[in-house]
Amino acid sequence: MVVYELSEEQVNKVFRALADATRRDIVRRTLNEEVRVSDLAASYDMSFAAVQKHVAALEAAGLVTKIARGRERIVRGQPDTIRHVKELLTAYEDLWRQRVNRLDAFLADQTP
Amino acid sequence: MVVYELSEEQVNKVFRALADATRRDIVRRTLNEEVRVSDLAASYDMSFAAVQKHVAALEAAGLVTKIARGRERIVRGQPDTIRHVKELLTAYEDLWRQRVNRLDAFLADQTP
DNA sequence: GTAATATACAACCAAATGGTTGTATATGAG
DNA sequence: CTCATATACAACCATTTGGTTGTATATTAC
Repeated sequence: MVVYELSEEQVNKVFRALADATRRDIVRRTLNEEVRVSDLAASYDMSFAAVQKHVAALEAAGLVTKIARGRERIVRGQPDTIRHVKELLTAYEDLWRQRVNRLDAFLADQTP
Repeated sequence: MVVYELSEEQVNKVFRALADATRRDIVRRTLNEEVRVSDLAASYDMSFAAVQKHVAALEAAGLVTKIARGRERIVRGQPDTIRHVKELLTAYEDLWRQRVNRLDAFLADQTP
């Protein structure tokens, strides 16, 4: 079902990018609507350049893309990357289920 | 379905903790089997203290817990925290779906 | 054409991160 | 009891991160 895997370094970038409340807010907003970089910059109590850096971090992680529209840049959230991360976490949950299943099998074997 | 929410600061810690290949490996191993801190330390090309710090970061994030067994510490992965993160990402995907639905509705309205 | 707007990017700085070594403490083995 | 093992934790250091300001460039408005 997974089309292409994310490299370890890409995974690092994605989680790193999500480890900041401002960047998570940017992801939420850009998934939900078309937003310009300056719309984002107006929303947070920091400089335009700081917001630009946050967007750049998200872009490097594949969580948003920017498209030019005249002098403006439209930032769009990338649901595919979110889905990739969820799939990765699902694989982790499966490891836990394996462990539980082995334990169940062991207990069943112990109590005939 | 969610019992209690993670605070923004907790979410930061969880994503931060997952943004490192060694820590992700520790999470996978501890979800799947019982592992001592020294088992982990033997696996990675870094000092015992460095691995200890990684485990501490994961513990602060709620991704693992440590229980004492004599002088040993058993590290266990916490699937609930993984599930919380997945739910959070699902909420993000829902924002995107809302956007798509609005777009569909608009297009349907435009073509009678 | 000129002025205003939107973005890009470099240089700088404080704080956080991720590693190290060294020392201390608690438990198990013999 | 003594020695080895398992862990904890402090102090230190280089690099990265997350912010700043300042300057440059491209596009739109008038």
